[in-house]
Amino acid sequence: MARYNPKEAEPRWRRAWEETEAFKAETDTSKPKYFVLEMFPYPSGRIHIGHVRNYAMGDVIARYKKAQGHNVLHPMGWDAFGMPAENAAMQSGGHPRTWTYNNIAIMRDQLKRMGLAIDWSREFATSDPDYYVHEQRMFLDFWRRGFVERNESQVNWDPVDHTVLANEQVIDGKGWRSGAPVERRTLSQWFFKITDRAEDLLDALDDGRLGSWPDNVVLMQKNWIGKSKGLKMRFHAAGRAPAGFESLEIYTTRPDTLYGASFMAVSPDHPLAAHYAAENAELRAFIAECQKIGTSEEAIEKAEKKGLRLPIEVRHPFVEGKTLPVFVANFILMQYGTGAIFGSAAHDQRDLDFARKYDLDVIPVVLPPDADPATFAIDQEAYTGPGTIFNSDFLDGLPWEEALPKAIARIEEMGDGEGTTNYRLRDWGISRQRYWGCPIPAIHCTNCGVVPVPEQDLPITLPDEADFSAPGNPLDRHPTWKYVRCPTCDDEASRETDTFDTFVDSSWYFARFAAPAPEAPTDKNMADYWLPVDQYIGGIEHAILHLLYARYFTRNMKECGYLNEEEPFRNLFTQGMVVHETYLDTDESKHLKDRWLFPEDIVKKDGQVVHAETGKPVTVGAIEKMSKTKKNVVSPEDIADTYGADAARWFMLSDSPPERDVEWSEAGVEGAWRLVNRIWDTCEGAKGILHQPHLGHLSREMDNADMSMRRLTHATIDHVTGDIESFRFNKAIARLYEFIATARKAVSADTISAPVRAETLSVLARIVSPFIPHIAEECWAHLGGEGLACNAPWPKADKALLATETVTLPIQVNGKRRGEITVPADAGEVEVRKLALSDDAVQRHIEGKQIRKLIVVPGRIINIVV
RNA sequence: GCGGACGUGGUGGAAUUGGUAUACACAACAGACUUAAAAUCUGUCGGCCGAAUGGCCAUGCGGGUUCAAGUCCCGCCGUCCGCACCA
Repeated sequence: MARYNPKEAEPRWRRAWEETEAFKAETDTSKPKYFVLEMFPYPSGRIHIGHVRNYAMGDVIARYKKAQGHNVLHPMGWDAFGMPAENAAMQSGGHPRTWTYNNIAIMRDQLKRMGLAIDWSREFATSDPDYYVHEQRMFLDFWRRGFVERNESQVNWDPVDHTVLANEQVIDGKGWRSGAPVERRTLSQWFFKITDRAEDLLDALDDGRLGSWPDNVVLMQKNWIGKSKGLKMRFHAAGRAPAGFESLEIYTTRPDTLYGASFMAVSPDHPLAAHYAAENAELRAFIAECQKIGTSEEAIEKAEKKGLRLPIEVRHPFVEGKTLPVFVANFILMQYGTGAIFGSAAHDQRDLDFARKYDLDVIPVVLPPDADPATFAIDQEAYTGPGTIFNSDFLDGLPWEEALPKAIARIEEMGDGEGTTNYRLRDWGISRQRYWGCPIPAIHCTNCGVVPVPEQDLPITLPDEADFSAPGNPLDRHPTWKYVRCPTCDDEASRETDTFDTFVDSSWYFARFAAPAPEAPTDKNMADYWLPVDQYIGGIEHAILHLLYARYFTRNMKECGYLNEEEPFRNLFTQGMVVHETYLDTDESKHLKDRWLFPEDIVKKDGQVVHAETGKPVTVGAIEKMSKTKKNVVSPEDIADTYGADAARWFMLSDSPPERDVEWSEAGVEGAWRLVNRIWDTCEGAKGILHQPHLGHLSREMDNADMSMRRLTHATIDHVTGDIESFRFNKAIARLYEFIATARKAVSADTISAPVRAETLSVLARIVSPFIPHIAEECWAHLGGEGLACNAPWPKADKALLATETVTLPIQVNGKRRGEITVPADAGEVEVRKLALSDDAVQRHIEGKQIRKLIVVPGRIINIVV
């Protein structure tokens, strides 16, 4: 038998697809459309196994939908702006553009070798001026319509490198390059007013505007938007207060616990803190310490809770004569609410920790159900559950949910506050102080303020010459680029040197794929046909930010008339990540970023992990998602070179459920390779079988071997179709293994008739095609199938062959399996009972005992309780 | 710290969604073919007891609900993702 040679066959079929433009998407309204999109990759350098998993999944869907008769759009492009290009330029002296486009060339080639059913004619990179000119145009549109504003926000500042750091670049409060403790700086930046759409973004998660989205993603988005109903209220200063601070506004979601208030706390960034800091060195030092934590919410919340008391007290709103101390506390976020809270120590864990530390009162006011008010006490654990209010005067005895509106109403009557709706979601800061991004089309003029770049001057492109030798923004220090005339008054002015957050680029790429137009972001008619994306596929790590931003941006685009859709992604599938051990050089004098090692740099022997070249021991780090930064990447090329793209694809999709993370291991790839060969082996002897008119002779009265083969064939079609529809590729593959094993035996032993053989093999070639398209083409052509396998229709299951005549029921005695009976599928319960009780094994276990209960679950199980 | 998930043989995992736990695959072992190896094929394969029909135990740990729990509930432990300037 001639062995299948993927090295020769795979490129041949890829050429055939390319020459016939098999995957080119034409806008054809007579056919149902299907838009499959995987999140496009960042061109980090090389494709890794995680990418293959992602794109193989989308490819199965794309090919399957095409076989089902859909007009499929399956495009590919590059999320090409971003920091790594600039870091690479700084490190090795090249230009970010060169680095990026070289990477794209390599990765495009790697992806093409995987045999993906992609319409490459629609490819673009977000760093192409042809793409980002439209982004700049839309930004001007959004600005005009009031979706954009300038505001202050805080950034991590590296005082040595004089540069803004990403949260990722702040390690233990220090800059990753300089090692200097970071500081917070306040900059004036651009924002998209996403909070204006918070309500709609939230509502759409529930009202059917989304199709099928994973529950956990919907929940994460809801929590992220964080709608809360609460009370914004003012506490009045007790005694003299500095001018402007006679009252302090706080936000709370728990006004029902107002009687439990024992202190008030403001953020270190609160104006009140700043006021006292001017004359208090200790406070200045405390605020400086807080600011060294960095800007990430994670770092702030993980830090030990600390505070400093201010020389001011406030009056309790309800309790005459009671005053509360006011603290500056490091866990209060300025961005949330009003940057100030009242501490309800008994019913909030953070407040309790703080109160215990500074010896403040802990007054329980919510009594858990069944607790005794006389003895109920709080020790180290706050009570945050439901209950009845006590110790609270006019609220006493009310369930807490009734106390909430009552407390709010009282404060409103007193004129000290009002019930409000608050969102955790903050406006989207889109300014980045970097070169390798889309320039923000704005001009700063001393006379006219900030003015938009006139539309005819777009695109604002990046200057080719720039200095990447030092940290900081090369656009800002560029000798000429930013100096321009003001478009309004023609006086000397300067360009905005911030570029867009790369999330802006990825917030509308799907629309550009669907409906590219030369002079506008989209061609409206094409967009109407192709959008929304029918199936979006990507990593769970994007569950919140990217997806939320894209949903927001799409709403803006709709309002500007570029689209008719507000929800870009109809159905979403979030696949698990491919994770791998990380390896670190043990030399701790190096910066962390320079210590990561590639898996191929290390060897494992005798339970020791050492460097492949130097033999020095290596520290094994956490198992994390594959990323260029931590170098824990594995390239698919070795597998593809050895076994072919089909085996690599099959292997990536087999075994693990798509939504679950997988720890990368090559063990098992040979099984995929063996399978590819078995398929060829099964088809090889049947050359041209589909040319012969056998198929007409299939009938339902055939001998047993024929019938059981046909039953399996049609059951396989049925299952695999369902498994693909519901993203259970691993299960589809398990089914296919069984089908192929049986088909192969039947064909080689010649136990089935020619028409059944033809049917079996015809189904085989077509049903494996979405998974392993090259060998499918090879077999299809060999069998004499018409045209290309990728254009062949998906097989249909004959329902009549799916029904079974008998069913085997397990029999349990007291919940333990003791026997089984085989009965006709339509057997009645009485008959089943009789048969079950007369079974020998069952008899042994019920002998001499009284039957208390007999449960028959039709078609499932029988349980006898004795 | 907060939010979201996950945990089943030596390994990846399946279990019709409360109804036969371990399908399918990998690895391992044994055998066939071969001068030999590779490749291929066949068989065994959760643990313990037993010659065997069989029995007991086992789905991270501890409880609970149920005729019946991997699946539902409560409490732990561990791992992963996100936390707004990584993409």
